[in-house]
Amino acid sequence: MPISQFPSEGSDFIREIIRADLAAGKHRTVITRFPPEPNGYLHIGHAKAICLNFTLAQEFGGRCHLRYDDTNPTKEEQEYIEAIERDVRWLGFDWGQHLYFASDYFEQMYQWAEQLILKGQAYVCDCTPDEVREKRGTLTEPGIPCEHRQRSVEENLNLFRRMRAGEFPDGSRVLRAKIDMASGNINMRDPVMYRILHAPHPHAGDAWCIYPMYDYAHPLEDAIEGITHSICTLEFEDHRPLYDWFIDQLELPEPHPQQIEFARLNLTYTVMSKRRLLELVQEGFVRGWDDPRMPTIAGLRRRGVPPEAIRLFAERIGVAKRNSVVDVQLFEHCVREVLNRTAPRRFAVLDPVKLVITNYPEGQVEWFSVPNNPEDPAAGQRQLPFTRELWVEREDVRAYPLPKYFRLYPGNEVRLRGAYLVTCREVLTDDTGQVVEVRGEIDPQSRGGQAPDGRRVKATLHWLAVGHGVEAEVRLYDYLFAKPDPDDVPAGRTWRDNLNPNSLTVRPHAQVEPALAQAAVGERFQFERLGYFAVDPDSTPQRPVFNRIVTLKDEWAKVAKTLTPSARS
RNA sequence: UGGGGCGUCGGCAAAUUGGUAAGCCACGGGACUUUGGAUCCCGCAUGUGCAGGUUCGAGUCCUGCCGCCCCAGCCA
Repeated sequence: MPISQFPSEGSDFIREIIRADLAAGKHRTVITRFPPEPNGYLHIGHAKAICLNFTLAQEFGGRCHLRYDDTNPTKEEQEYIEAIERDVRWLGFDWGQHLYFASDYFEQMYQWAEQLILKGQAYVCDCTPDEVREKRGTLTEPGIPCEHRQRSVEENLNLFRRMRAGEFPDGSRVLRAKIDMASGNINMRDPVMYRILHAPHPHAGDAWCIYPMYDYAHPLEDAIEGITHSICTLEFEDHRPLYDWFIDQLELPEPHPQQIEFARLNLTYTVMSKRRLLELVQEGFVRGWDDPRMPTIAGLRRRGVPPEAIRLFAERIGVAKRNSVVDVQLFEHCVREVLNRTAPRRFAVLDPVKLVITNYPEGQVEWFSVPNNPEDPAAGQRQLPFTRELWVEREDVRAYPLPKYFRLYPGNEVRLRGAYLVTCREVLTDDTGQVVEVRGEIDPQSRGGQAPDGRRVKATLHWLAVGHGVEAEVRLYDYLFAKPDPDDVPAGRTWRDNLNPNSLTVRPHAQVEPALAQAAVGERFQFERLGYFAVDPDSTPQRPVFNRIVTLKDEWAKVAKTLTPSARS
């Protein structure tokens, strides 16, 4: 098979290995797998692995299996099984008929274990967990064999069968591979293959009371399914000799699956470990697994992130063996890139302040045509009403100007997008200095937003006619953590001390275009000048609720940051 | 002081396997602009952890250091 039929770009060490294997005739096809344990929700780190495995299969004309690595019933639940399928499908991948459960292979694995016992390569050990640990040695000292190591084949077989029969309590015995107690690789010091667990299994029910360990089960699962390239994360590098050992000793058919390790994803301003995410959920730091601030697939989906953006991100970060931390801004960039060309534009005023056009007749309504997406003329236009009283953004008004501030302040002229040029005449404030109303005059000659004399204004504002909008709740999200590295804490403090107290800000009285009340859950829009937003499941036609997916890039925010804090207030 | 990995721009990450350091994000500057958005230009590693060596030529090869990550679950 000519390898030239396969894409040569997207070069990374895994694709290089695959191309070489194909060229050498080791494999005729490429079969990968995504093997989650159903003990938690998938997060964006898993998404990297999912994208890698599925796109590799696509690129090389093979296939990718979805397989639950469900070998530990004490931690796994049906809820997670369902969530995982939903998430992988939502990401845009299809495993076809190839949905598997490791637990469906338990009988075969058991038979192979007996075979290993028969060959004298596995034995039943009666040591307590503590004894096993003590005899395993340390990183620098070899382990020592226990007395069970030289049991006869007959006794091992008998004991192992009785383990399966349920004759022994949890923790009383294990089946171990007989390899090398003195190996420098601790994984090879007679690793446990089976433990006794009298626990019902979410998929296998109560068929078993002994369960295989990952190290024994995984290579067999891969071999059974004909996996060619078994891709996992770096921490399994030490386990590869074991992975190969089981397959070799069992003399499973060639070609054997090959384990390849890559670096897991880390992102700034967030945590990725299942343990920590579970903690955030269980202790109420977030509202659930699908809280829009969570890096879970469910959270990103609820937030409004399009699956294309996640796939694009996975492609942009690449694949390598070096531990790294990806700047979350790269992720945001991918989200914007997708949304900029796909999201319809709308006007929404998050923190409304009334602008009165003093030279515009009361009761008059004019309709202006505004483009739905300047990036996509085919998206068409929509009509927006204009009246004497308008809502504008509080951030767009100041009683006194600031350097480089181009918006509304007395004497300054700006454009009301798609409508008129307006000059600010007066900014009314209360005794706390809070702006309560703005007054201005339009240039009647600037209908549509352009002055006949060609003069320019430096700012264009979004607006909504008072009485023609719908009130909405808008939820603004910021990073979950206040520091790029949540573990960056003084001695005695923990990552939890770095949680960002301002990760959620609610705007309960935002004004939006009326049609937005009809938008479906999950629909995405760009609120002009503000960012991209999606309809939250909490939304009702009476009270629409929007999540901010990501802000637009904001030059003014950068400028404002350079001004003194007092000047910004 | 065991074993396994990894060190290329602020962050990711390439380099036809020895042929003279891509690209993306971020950042800075400019153009354009009815979103301070988008788009477009320009800049951004005399240098690849350090020190030697081989070579006409080294990020790629050799030697020696240094640093970081992972492993002592009957978790995956």
